[in-house]
Amino acid sequence: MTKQQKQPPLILVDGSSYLFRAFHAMPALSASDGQPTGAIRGVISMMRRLIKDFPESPIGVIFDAKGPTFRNTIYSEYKAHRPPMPDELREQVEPIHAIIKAMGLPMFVIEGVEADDVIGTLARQATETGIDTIISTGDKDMAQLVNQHITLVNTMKDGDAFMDVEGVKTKFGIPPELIIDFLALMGDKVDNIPGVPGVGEKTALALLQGLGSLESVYERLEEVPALGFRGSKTMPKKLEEHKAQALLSKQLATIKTDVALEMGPADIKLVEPDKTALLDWFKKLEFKGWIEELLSAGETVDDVEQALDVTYETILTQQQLDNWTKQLAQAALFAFDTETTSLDYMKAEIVGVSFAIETGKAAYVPLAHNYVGAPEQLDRDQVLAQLQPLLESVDQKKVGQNLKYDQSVLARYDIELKGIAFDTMLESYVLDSTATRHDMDSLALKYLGHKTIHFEDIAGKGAKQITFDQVAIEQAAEYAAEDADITLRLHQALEPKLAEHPTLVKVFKEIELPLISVLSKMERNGALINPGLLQKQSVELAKRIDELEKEAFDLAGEEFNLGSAKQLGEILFNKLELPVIKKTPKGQPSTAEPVLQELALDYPLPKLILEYRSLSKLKSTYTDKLPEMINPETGRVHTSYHQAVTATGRLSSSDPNLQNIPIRTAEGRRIRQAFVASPGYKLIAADYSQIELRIMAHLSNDEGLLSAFSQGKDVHRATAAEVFGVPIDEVTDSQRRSAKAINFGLIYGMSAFGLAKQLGVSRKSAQEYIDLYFERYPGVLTYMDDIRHSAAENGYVETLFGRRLHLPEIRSRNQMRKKAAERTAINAPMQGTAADIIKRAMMSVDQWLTESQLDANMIMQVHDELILEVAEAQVDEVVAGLKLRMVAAADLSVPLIVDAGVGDNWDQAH
DNA sequence: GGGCGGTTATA
DNA sequence: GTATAACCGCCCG
Repeated sequence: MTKQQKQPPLILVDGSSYLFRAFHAMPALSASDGQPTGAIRGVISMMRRLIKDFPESPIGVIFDAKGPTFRNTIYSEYKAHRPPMPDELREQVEPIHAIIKAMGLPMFVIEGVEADDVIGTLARQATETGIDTIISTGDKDMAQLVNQHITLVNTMKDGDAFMDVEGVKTKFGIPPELIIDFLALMGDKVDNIPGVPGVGEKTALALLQGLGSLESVYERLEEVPALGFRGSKTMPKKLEEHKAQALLSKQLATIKTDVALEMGPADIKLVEPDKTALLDWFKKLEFKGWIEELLSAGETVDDVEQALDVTYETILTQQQLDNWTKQLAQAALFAFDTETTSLDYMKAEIVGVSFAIETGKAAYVPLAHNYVGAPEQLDRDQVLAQLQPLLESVDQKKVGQNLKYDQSVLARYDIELKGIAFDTMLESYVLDSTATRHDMDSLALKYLGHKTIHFEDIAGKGAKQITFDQVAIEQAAEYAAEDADITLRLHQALEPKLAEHPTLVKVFKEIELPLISVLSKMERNGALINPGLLQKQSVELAKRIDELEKEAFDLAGEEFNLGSAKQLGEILFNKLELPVIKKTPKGQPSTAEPVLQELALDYPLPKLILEYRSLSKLKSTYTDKLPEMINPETGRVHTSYHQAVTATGRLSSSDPNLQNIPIRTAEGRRIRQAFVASPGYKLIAADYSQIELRIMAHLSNDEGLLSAFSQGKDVHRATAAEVFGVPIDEVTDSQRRSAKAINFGLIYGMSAFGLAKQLGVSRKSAQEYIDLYFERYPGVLTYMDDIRHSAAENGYVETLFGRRLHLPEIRSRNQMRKKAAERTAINAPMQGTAADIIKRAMMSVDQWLTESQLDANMIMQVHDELILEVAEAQVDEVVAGLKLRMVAAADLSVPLIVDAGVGDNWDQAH
C-alpha cells in the first residue's frame, strides 16, 4: 500500500472565544488617541503564534455574527442574560477583523448560526475530504467535535494544550460523543442553557458514566438510585420532571455540522499578507515591535508604503549656501539641527548644520569633517557668521528636536539661538509624557511610521564608535538632512494633535518652550565645587571603609566582597544563619537597608554593612566622581536637566545628577559643603515649604487643612493634634513624626499596609490613623475619591495648570496595576503642579535677573528648591526678589511660603 | 562591552 | 505608598 503524503491539517480558529478571553486577560492597553488595544494585541498575537506553529497549514478564522441565531428561535431565553458587549471591546472588533484579513487569514462571519456551528460544519466537511482539522478554541463545549480526525488546541494556554479523543476522556471522564449529553444535563449559566436543576458536573458525569447517554438515562431511570451518588434517590423524579428541558438543552448544546455554507474547507487557503495594510494598522495602534518585525533588514516603512519624497542637498559651495540662506530667510518656519563631536554640550564642536524648509526639502552644510580624503568644506566660522542673523532673529521661527542642546552648543560659538517656536521633543512630551520616549527615532516611528537612520548606523557603537567628524560626508548628509526633514514632518504631525487640547497648548507655549533657554543658561552657568575638599573626604572615607571591611571580615570569619549582595547574603543567611526578613523579587534573601536595619538590633555585622554601604555610596557617587566631572574650561560642573523624561512634569538631572546630593546625614552634608560660591559671591538656597501639601489643601479645598496653612501652623503638628486628639502644644515628637508620615503617605496615595510599614505599627492601627485623618479632614477624602473617579473616567489626571498625565492602567482588570495607577493619579496632580509652579518661578526669576542686570545666576534646581550664586553686595536684594517671585508663581487658596538661606557653600545656605 | 538586578542618594 | 539617576556586581556573548 502506498502511503499518501499526509496533508497539513486545516486550522479553524474560534475567533469569538478568543476575542472575549483576550479582552479579559489583557491589561487595558490603549493607543495615544484613546483607541483600546488590549484585546487586539491578545487576539493578533495568538494568530501570529498559530502561523508560527503551523506554517504549512491553511488557517481560517470564524467569528460570531451580530443578531439572533436559530437557537434563539427554539429557545428565546438563549444567552438572554449576556450583558451587552463592553464599548471598549466593541471598538476593537473591527480592527481585529481587518488585521486578520491583512494577515492573509480567510475570515468568516455567518449570520443566523454561531461560530461553533460554522466550525463544526467545516471540520466535518474537511474530514470527509480526508483532511484532519485542528480547532483552536478556548471553549470547552467544542470538545463534542473531537474525533479521530478533529483535535482541539487552546492557543492561549502556555504550551498549546492539545486535546484529542483520549484527552477529552482524561479531562472530562467521558468520550467526546457524550459531551453534548453532559452539557444538556448540567446546563450552562453563561449561555443560559437550563439543563436539569440539581444536576451539576458530578451528577451529570455519574449519570452518563453509569448509563451511557441522555436517552439511555431516560430509558433506565429506575437504575439511577443504584448509581449511589449524592441525591441519587430523588434524581429520577427530578429528571422526569425536567425531561423537556433536558431535551431542549441537548438541542441547544449541539453544535451543528450541517450548516449550508457558501464556501467550504477548500476556500481556506494561505494568502500572502498585505504588508501595507498591516503597517497602517500597526502604526495606528502603535504596535511598535510588530512594525519593526514586519520590516526586513534595512527596509523602512517607506520602502513598503511609498518612500519619502526627498531632495537633500549637500552644501559645499558659497553659492549653494547663499541660495539656501535666502530661502531660509523667506521661510515662515524652518527646522534646524546641529551635528557635533559630543553629546556633552560643553565639549561639543560643531561638525555641520542642517535645515529643512518644507517637507522633503532639506540641506546639510558639512563644516568640520575631518578624515583622510574628506572634501574641502566651507569655513565653519564664516558660515556661522553668515547664519548668525538668522539664528539670532526672534522673528525667524525655528523648530527643532531638543533645541536646548543646539542652543548650548551655539552659545560656545557666541551665537544666541532665538526664535524657538517649537520643539518636537516637548510637543510629544506635553501631548503624552509616557506614551513613548521622546527621542527623534522613537517619535518618527510612532508618528510617521518612519524608521530613521540611527546615529549608530553611521557611527557604530561602543568602543568602536567614531565621532561625527569622522563620518563620510555622503552618509552624514543623508543622516543630518533627514534629521531636519523629519523634525519638520514631526512638527506637522504633532502640532494639530496638540491644538486639539488648548490647555496643553498653553502648557507647551507658556511653560515648556520658554523654559528651554532658562535651563540652557543654568546648565552653562554650572556649579562651582571645591575638588580638594572632596578628595580629602574621599581619602577619609577610604580609610573608614577599609576599617569597616576588616571588622566585617573578622565577624564573618572570612574575606568576601562587601559590595556584592550575593556574597553578603551567603555570609549572613547561610553561614551566620541570620533570619531572612524579606526576599528580593528574584527570590534571594534581601539585604536592603530596612532589612539590615532590623537585623542590626540583634547582630553586629549588619550594622557594619550599613555604614559600609552608606560610605561607599558617598565615595563612589559623589566624592570620587564629582571632581572628575569638572569641566576643564570653566572649572565648574555642568549637569544636564532633562525636560521630557518624567511622567509628572518634573525635571530630571544627570551627568552628574545634582538632584540627589546627600543631605540627611552629617557625612553626606559634608559633600554639600564642597558646592561653593566663587570668591566675592554667595550661594542662596530657596525652597518651597510643604509645597505638595499646600497644593493638596488647595485642590481638595479641605477646611481644616486650609485653615492650618492660613494660620501658619506647623502642619505636621496640627495634623498630629487632630489625629491624636491632643492640644496642639502638647503634641509629642513621636506623634508629630507619625503625623508627618501620614501626610507624606497621603501625597503618595498610601495604603494602610504601606503606612504601617513606614511607622512600624500594625496594619490595623495604621488604618485607624487613616480613618481618623479622613474624619478630621473630610475634604481630603472627597478629593481622593473624586480624583480616582475622574482618572478612571477620563483616562488621565491634570495639574492645576492643565498638564496631563495619561493613566491607561487605571481601568486595568489587574487589581495590582489598577491600584498602582490610582496612587499615581493621586500623586501626579500634586507633584506635577509643584513642578509647574517652580518652572514658572524659574522663568520669572530668569527674566528679572536678565532685565535688572543683577550679578546673580540660577545654577541648580532640586524640585522644590532653587540655588543661585549672587554677588555679595546684592545678596539681600536678590533674596527678597527671589522669594517674591517664587511665592507669586501660583495663586493658591493657601499662602506659598519660601525659606531662603545664604552661605559660602550649599550646606551653609540651608 | 552591554544589560540587568540590587541597592541607595534626593524631593 | 509617588517621582527620579547612578553605582556595583554579575552574567552573557
